Amino acid sequence: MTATSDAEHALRGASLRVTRPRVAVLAAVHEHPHADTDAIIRAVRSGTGGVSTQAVYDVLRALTSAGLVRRIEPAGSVARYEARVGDNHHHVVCRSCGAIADVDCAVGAAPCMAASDDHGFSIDETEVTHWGVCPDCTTAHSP
Amino acid sequence: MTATSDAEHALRGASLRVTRPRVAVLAAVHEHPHADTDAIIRAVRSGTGGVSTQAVYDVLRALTSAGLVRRIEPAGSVARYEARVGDNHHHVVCRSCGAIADVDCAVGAAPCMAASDDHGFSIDETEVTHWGVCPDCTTAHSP
DNA sequence: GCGTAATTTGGAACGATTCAAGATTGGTAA
DNA sequence: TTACCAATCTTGAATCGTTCCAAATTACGC
Repeated sequence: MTATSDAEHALRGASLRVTRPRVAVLAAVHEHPHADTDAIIRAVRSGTGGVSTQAVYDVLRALTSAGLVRRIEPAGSVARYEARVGDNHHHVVCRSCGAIADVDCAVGAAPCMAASDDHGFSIDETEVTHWGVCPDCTTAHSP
Repeated sequence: MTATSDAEHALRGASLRVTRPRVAVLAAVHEHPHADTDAIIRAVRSGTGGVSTQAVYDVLRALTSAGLVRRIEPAGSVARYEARVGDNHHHVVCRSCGAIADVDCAVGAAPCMAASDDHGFSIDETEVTHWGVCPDCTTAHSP
């Protein structure tokens, strides 16, 4: 599979050992954008068989700190992971069903980065989350 | 105290029953901006005596849905509450110590609200979180 | 091929939050 | 004012996602 060799290559590039769980988790994140940990665990298990829960948590943390995946955590939701890293995009979250969609930044490369008063903080990242209701839930609520 | 009567007035204005736990919690949120639930519980107990943990959780939820307080929840942190509602401001969060500071929006009234592609979502709120390191942690790390 | 060190495993622990049932209180109408 | 009803508080326990621990396994570099 291409996904597997891509994952393998990405792991090597990040100086991470190439193990079966890591390849499987990385491939699962690529295949299921915005999946939570439980969904990733299930996806990995259905694909390659026995992988422990802790292995997935640990791999996800390793991949996150290596910058291969990005951890997103909308308020009131569990942690989710996505494979789109490096580009500047944000998210829309459905208040009703929790669905997440990617939103490219409207302003350009570094949106809203300019805080009017940064209180002396050295800001290195700015996160934008749009809250609303997704099309499915909108039609479901007003038939 | 003025804080207490203010809280009482705010509760009545929101058609919420005025109870001792509610007044105490609302006053505590006003006195401690960005406090987490545990800090609020401790503040309330030191002030008015016995209030159950669940009462505080329930009151905070009631106040949040009534719009009297705003719940903020930076990724990797516990829920925090603030009393500044209605104005359009965002937050800077310290990656090191978790400190939170308010940031008025640089763009104006509705910043970054324009998503380039909203995927059909009806967006009603946009949340901006800046991540960085606060002055205290910066000096602590490079003396 | 071998050794070392990282990695995975399985179990258990943890903290924040929520659930359930009963007692109590606040608001309101008589 | 008094009594009523429903909302709210208390007590106690349970749930969920996540992390920690020690032991066994595995992969990588030489």
